[in-house]
Amino acid sequence: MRSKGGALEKARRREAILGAARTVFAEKGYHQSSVADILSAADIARGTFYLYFDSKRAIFDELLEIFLVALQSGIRILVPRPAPGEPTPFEQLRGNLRRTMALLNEEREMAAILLNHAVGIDRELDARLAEFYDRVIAMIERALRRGMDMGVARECDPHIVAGFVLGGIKETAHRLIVRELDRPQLDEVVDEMMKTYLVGLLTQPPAENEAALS
Amino acid sequence: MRSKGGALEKARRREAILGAARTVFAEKGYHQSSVADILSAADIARGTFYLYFDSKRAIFDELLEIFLVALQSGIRILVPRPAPGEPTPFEQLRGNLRRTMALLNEEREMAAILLNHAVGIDRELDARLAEFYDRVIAMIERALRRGMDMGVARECDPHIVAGFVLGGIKETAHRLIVRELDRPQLDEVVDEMMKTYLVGLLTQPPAENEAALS
Amino acid sequence: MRSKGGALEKARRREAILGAARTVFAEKGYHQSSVADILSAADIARGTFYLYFDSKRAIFDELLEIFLVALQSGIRILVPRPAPGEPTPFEQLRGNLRRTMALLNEEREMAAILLNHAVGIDRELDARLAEFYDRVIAMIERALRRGMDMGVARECDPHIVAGFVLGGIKETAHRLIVRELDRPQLDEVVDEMMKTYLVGLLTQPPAENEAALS
Amino acid sequence: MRSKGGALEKARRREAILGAARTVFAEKGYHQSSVADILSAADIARGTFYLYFDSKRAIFDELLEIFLVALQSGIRILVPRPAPGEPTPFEQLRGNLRRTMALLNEEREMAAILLNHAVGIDRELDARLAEFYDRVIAMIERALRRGMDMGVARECDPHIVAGFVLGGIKETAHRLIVRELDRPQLDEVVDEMMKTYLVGLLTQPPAENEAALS
DNA sequence: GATGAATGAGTCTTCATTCAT
DNA sequence: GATGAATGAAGACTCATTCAT
Repeated sequence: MRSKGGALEKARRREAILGAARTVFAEKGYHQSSVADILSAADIARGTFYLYFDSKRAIFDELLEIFLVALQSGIRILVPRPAPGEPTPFEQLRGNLRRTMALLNEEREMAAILLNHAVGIDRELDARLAEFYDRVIAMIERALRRGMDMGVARECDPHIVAGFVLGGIKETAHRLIVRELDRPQLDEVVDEMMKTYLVGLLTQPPAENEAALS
Repeated sequence: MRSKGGALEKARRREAILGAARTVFAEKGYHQSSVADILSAADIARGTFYLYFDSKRAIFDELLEIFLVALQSGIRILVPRPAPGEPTPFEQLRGNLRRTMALLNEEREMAAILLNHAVGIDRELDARLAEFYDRVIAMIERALRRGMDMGVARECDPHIVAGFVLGGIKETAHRLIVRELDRPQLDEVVDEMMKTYLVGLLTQPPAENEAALS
Repeated sequence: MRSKGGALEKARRREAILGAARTVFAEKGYHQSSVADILSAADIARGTFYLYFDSKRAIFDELLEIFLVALQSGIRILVPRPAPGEPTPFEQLRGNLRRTMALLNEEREMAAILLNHAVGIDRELDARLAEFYDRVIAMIERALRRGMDMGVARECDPHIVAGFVLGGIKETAHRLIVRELDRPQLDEVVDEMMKTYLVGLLTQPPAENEAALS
Repeated sequence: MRSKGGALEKARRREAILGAARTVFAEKGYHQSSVADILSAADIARGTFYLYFDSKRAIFDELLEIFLVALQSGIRILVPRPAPGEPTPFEQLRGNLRRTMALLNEEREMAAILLNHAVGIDRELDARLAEFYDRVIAMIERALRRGMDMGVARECDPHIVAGFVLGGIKETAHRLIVRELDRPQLDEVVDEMMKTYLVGLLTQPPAENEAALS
């Protein structure tokens, strides 16, 4: 009983330190944040910190890892031909975007850490982020290929295009959520994103404009 | 003569140190790079560095500033109704994208610094970057508004959409140039980008697909 | 108990570092002393020093400040008409001089720091010393004015004369205590000082000599 | 001719650099002054400085040395029984004090350097100053001994008393000339000094007061 | 488990002096 | 002789991590 209570207690404490670190890192970034900052935010002693985490770097990694997993779990592979009553591919896509933006919005601190403070810390972390984004890219790319196979999407370089989409999401989240430039309804932003990437920005008929493109 | 030669020599030395710093920063990032790294890359003594630059931070700022100015100068405001024989707005847009991607590609080190290592260093630098990107956003937004006024662009939230475009550029440059994931012809990437943002990803007629969007 | 012991321990450690710094500064002066010198004298690590003091300058200031306060506290304002059984003004004066010389003598290191090494370090410190000496001057001056009012002291410029007295004390302490030129009984030096400043150096009757002065 | 002109020119330049250094050192002290400060004050190039002086320390030493010699030359050994028409010992003493104070007053910068900035720089310089002051002490002491031999001065420890006199001079010069606390006629200060040290501060008859001293 | 005092490697920056032109 | 660019030794300070209590 005591050990179980202790374990619970221990988990709670860990959680508290993680939360404190998240706030500190989100506020000042990784290098500007000292272990002392986390200590006072968590109201614990120096030694206690190292009882729960191996290093400043380790707690940062863990914070990021948890968030990347959460983000990942909100992004579902599109089912191209859903059973009747199930969401269409477009609806599934919209769901992915909405869940992603919603999570970033709910966890504004983690959004700041992911999109700003975790960038360029060192090669290892860059690699971890690259891996995550590559996975996202691969999912978008796969959906695009499916769309092309089904004749719904036009011929394109799906890998390149996936980068446009990912970039649009990251930049938008950074501007709207991290920098809080304005706070429109995120659902509307998602709709705008879908329209932009799916039908583009030109009016109908695009054909004549398209001619102008070449 | 001597003084002029000296001045030239001095400018050259400065340039050399800037170049060494650029390589070092691009390779290891700001925090991982020590002044000693720059010293040995430039093959100069400690004191010499401080003869030309005030601090490690100052040389980083200068490197970035020069590059931002160069990038900026490659992005021209679109002329909506050019004289005959002049580039059309679409061609102007393509020019902006090509110049930007080309500069990033030629200055791969600076691209890495701008897109990766300069992110999240501290509030001041974040603010400088935000200022730059906000200016780019404003230019894209303005072009979109013009397009809407002229009936060429569909109704949209031009500020939000500008973020999609900027994000697409940044992510693509990061992936293709900084990470060197693959090195397609950049002009083709630019074309793909124009097509994606202008006419979207769906096949014609989009109308029925668009219906699917709502 | 542990925390109290810790606090005591901490105070002791602080004291030890102060003592080491005092020895180092007294030996080599402020600029010749490095933090490393203090470190090895106190046998502590670099970081430990900064755990207790903000900077090399701060510990020097503190050392000096403590000593100035101690000196100050040994200098009492003269009571012109003491109750019977209380020390006469002359005895009070002698007491001030004795306490001052005794403290300087007991704290030979601090005497060296005050009278030699703290001089001319920078404007701020010069100002602090000036403030202290001005206070002493003011006390001497006040006693002189009282003496003049009471008809015991001859007419003079008390501010100027106070400078003679202070100078005599400083120079004597510097020579006897800091430079250790010889170590007479300090009490005898004090008596000599009182005689010199009170009745002068000429034999009786001074009148004829005094004539020679004009 | 040219070489002589060159030599003159060279001497003039040396002089100019010495003057610039004097101003700089007087203003900021030895450690706060950089060679660069002297350079810009003298309007010469870095290398030129080392053409005329061996080091920052050397120029400081030279400045001080010149001044100590000048001070020394103004202090004459007292002639106890001057020929008729020649100044009496008291007049000679007054002359010494006046010349000393006058020189310090005319060379306020050097006074600041001697009395403030040259103190505690390092052992070597301290030794040089000590030597100078010891010589002054010896002269005062000798005069006192003569006075005692002649029955003019009361019995005292002349070495100790000489320190009182030297200290009075130094402190007074520091306060009046370096700190410029007030600028009385220096001749009056000298008279006050003579009166104080010769006949003391008590009114006549001192006998009864003297009693109070014991 | 918790604490916080102690550690010392790591870095930036200054500045007197040298030396090639 | 004059110049000023280059040098590099020296020194202060920070902060993540350890460990005795």
